[in-house]
Amino acid sequence: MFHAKLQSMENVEIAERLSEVADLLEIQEANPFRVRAYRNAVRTIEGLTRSLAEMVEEGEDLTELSGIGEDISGYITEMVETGEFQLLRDLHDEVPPTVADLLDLEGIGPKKAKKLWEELDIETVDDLEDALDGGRVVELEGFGQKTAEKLRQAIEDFREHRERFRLGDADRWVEPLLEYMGEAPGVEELDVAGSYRRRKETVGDIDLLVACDDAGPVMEHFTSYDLVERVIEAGETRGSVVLRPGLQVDLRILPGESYGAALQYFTGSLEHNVKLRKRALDDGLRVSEYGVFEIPEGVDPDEMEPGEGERVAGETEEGVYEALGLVWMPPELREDRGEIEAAGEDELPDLVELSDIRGDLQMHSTWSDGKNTIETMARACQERGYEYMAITDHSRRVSVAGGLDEDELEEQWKEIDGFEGDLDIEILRSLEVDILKDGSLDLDDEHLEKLDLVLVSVHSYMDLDGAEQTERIVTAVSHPAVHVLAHPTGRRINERQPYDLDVEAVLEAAREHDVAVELNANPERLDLSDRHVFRARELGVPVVISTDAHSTDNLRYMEYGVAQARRGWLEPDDVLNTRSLSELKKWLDRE
DNA sequence: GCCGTTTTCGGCCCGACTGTTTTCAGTCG
Repeated sequence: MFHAKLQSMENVEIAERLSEVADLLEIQEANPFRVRAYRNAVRTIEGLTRSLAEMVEEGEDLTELSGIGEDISGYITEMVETGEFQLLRDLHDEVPPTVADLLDLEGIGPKKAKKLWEELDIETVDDLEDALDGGRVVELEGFGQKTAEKLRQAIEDFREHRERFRLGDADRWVEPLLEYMGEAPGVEELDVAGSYRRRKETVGDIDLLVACDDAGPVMEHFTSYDLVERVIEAGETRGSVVLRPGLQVDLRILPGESYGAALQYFTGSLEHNVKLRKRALDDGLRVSEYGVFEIPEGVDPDEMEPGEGERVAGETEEGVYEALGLVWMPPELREDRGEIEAAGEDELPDLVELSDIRGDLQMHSTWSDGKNTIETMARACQERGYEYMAITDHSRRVSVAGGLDEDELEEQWKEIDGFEGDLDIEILRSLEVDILKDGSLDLDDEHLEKLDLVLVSVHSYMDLDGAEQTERIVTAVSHPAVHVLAHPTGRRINERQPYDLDVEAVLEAAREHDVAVELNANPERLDLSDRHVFRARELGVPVVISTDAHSTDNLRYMEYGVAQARRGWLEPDDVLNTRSLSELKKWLDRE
């Protein structure tokens, strides 16, 4: 059984406080490596699938987590046990906490924030706006008219658009942009790098790379794109614009001989690159976006000019990794989650691909809230080359979506019987059965037994406290008829937080009861997250990648689900719907 | 502040652009 936990403090709160320490220390001009140490710890915590509070309660040694040493381990324990964080309190006595908010403005770093605060008594974004209106900012040393104008824009952006773009939304702007940039004069290579290439669930901006000999006309072409709202900067090799929906695009133009190194560098992640470069330095190599260079004997790498030293790689990404003694790795893995070590041992996972997917196991029809009939959905699935599919309309309780009761479900089966013979795809009788408040299911046992596939999920009482919500879902997963837990955390990216839920306990329960967890491929959900998918794989819990399509068009979401699965290191065998129909049926029958 | 089969001390990734600095600091990615 799982333990109801006394979670005095969530990981996210601990991470936020440590992050605030980093900001405040930076404003105080503390040792930059000390600042980075706090940020590294924050990153580690954000990636955890387990609760720190629980780890503290169970007496685990937090210093075994990377980036967390004696000091920060002590601070975490202090926060968990007392709810207090004395270091942060002390810092607040020295720097008002709101001064750190200024760092969120584009163009304001720690030095400028400090100066604004110390010399003009500016503590908040509102203060800064007043000071700009009063003409006081331009009089500061290091600030001028241009800076003042940029700060006004930064304040506007800060208030208007603070969120990252969901990958699916970014795609709508990136695809036409790529088409347009492909028409620029002399373009030899063109790619999007950055988190977009890593297929991260959200992207902050778009990093565009171009290889060509003459940069000028390409930059000109870029800044004259129809959808550009404003140009932030346009240098010889680097430019930045904001597109009308508020999406920033950075363009980098390079010669072909450096293109692979640039693609590697700008794909990131930052953490991946830091580790890679450190590893290179140990081997006497220096990596930059221009290539991999040998550091000459007796030369201090810090004294080297950009591009100095003998170039040993740079034209291709494969070559860059090879020069560092590594095999090329898929962008989705480049998060410094062990991929560099795995590449060094040639033990990278053989990641699942879209072409491995043999069926889609969650979709809706006009029987509940879908836009298309079952037959239309089935034909669309068949066109995608699937062997099987599941029709998973809502159950009765989800009345706003027109959920089905037992009688309607039987009617639905008759409809499927009517045309199934004309199609070359297996239609699994299924239902997205609502999990009721107490963890029981919204369909009687007789009908649950008759279903080929039982999907369960939460659509109500999303704000239960963690212990109750966890127990509810664990109860549902424990029902012997259940096969798949759908959209397990209920989050909607940029819109709704996940339920307060002990995901680890749910995954453990899924393993115990031979239940698979869904990776909902809808780009607004992508639920589970890459971290939790990774954890499911570690625990040996099968993952189902499903689109939750409400129309034939939504079936294309499978691509996003597969990308997220790859970010979670899934191989084809980890994914239930890569199996053949007969293998899938065996699993469903628990043979 | 963290970390270590080259180190328990001395490192910690690297380069472009902008503005106001007359030689480079600050910010960003």
